[in-house]
Amino acid sequence: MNIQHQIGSVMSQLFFFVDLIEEIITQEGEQSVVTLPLPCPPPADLLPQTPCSQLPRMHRQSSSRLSQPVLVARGTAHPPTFPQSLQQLSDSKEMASAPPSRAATSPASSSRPGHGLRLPHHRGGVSSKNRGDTSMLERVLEKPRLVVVEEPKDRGMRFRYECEGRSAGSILGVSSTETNKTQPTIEIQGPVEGLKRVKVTVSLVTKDLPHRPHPHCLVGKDCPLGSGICVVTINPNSNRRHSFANLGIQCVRRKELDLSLQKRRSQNIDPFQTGHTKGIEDLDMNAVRLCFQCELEWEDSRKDSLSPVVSSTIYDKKATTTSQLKITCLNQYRGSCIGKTEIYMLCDKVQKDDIEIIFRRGSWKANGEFAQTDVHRQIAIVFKTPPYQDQNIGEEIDVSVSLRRVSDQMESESVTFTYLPHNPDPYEVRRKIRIKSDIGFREKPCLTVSPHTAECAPAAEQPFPFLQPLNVMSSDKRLCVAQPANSAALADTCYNMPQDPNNHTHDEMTIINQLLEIPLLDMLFESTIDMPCEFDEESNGNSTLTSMDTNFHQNFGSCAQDFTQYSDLQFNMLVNENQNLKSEQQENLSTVVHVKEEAL
DNA sequence: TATACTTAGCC
DNA sequence: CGGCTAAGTAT
Repeated sequence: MNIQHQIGSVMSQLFFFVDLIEEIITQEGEQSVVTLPLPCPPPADLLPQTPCSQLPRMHRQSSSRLSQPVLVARGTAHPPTFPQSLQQLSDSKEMASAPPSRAATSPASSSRPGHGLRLPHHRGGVSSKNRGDTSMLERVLEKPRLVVVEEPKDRGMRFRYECEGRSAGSILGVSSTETNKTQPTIEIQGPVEGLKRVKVTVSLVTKDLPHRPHPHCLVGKDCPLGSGICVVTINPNSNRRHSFANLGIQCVRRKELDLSLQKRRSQNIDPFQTGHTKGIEDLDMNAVRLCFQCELEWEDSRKDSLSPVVSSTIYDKKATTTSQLKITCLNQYRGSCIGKTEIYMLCDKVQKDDIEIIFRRGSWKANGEFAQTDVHRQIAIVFKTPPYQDQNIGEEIDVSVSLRRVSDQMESESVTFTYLPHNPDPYEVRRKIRIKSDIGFREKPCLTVSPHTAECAPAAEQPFPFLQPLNVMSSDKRLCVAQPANSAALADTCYNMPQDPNNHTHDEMTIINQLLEIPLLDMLFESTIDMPCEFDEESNGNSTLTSMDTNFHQNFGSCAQDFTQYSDLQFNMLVNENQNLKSEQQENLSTVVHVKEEAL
């Protein structure tokens, strides 16, 4: 941080307060001339290079009550005889000593001549309120102003390297749409009679104050080759506006950064007189602003220039640090109001140390839970849902989920996530188990199920419920599988998988439900147990599998037809669900897996 | 030295 | 444009 920078920032704050005081005094109808000493003689605006001339004028202007960013012309401090000559403007001594000829009607315009802030005498006749309005009006009207009427789109395009050739694209206007393209546009406002032409020089400056020249280049129609700046001349009497079509941003490589800045200096482009600043390490290469410098040329060949005006910030679309955030999809959009549902989110590139996932509804807000290590290669985040504020919701609640970059609070568009009421038996497994135990499944082994399949309907409404671990009906799991007397036992094992049951999709659950109903599975498990376990994991499975294959047909031949009703997926899933079972069961099951793979 | 991320540039 | 990536840089 160089000292000039600091002085500049202090001074701008001082100016702000001076403005504030001025306004207060004006409004209270202060009756005497007030002279506030300034810590540093304010420069004649056109006398360059004194520390004070580096004051960011933007700050002063921000105290104006105008909604548009209006830059007051340098030389505002002069009596508003118009147009003024350059010489007149630059004659600071004259300015300082000249009595404010129109002070009574133009207090603000003469409020900062010389070394003190002079507020004019005010005597009755004009109410303080009116006077304030007049002052503002005159402050605004006395000179032409350059105003950005269409700001550039902040993330419209990516900066292109010179080596990428071609046009480097063209900056669009912020209100540009697919069908109605706009460009950044400026307008010369205020009195223009007697103005011959206006030369506007556009260059790139840094995003932050003080706006230093930026090494990146402007390229396009009105940018002389290799200049990196854009120059247009307009006649405000015929057209006050100018749109910059075909204005692209060409980025320079880091190594050529110094060279580029040097070039800019040789072009005399340093709109805010920031001088030769060496420390460029902190330069943000992903963000620039357009800076418009305006030179007025009057009919009588006198020249005059306005304070530079900067646009809003343009960010490089490609840069991860500034790019638009986007959620591509989640693997599931529903989960328990208890929270802790594991979600996989795919998104555009993020920085793992600068990103959060926000759940919102009304005034409620909570963050998705994840560690930096849960951000996968910048484009996916595995996180857990936060618990909803109300754990006892009676119905589904939609909340919005969005990505937010911590550093600049930029947010993605949101997606909707639905919190589901806490339901300990969402698939009515327990109920089924109860019913089936009552009926006595084995008595009607071929009774299928259509009515029960229909019972899956509630599940359809809750495709991603949270399953609380069911009470293990039999503490001996082996018993459950070894003696799957009915599908209820199987159901039990399914629902006690160590993996997060939320990962079941609706389809999977439907299938499980269906499988629960078919007698085939009972047979399968019974047969499996009888089967000699010839499969050896160490050995090449092929030969054993062949025998298993045979075995399979022997054991299941009669059922083969029924079996084919169930797809690989369905079967596979069923088997996989049971793979977590231990010891010989597991071996048996893995055998079955291979049998299935070979046989089906 | 491995991994994560950025830069510069290619297609 | 925008996806992709080798090379470079940072951690």
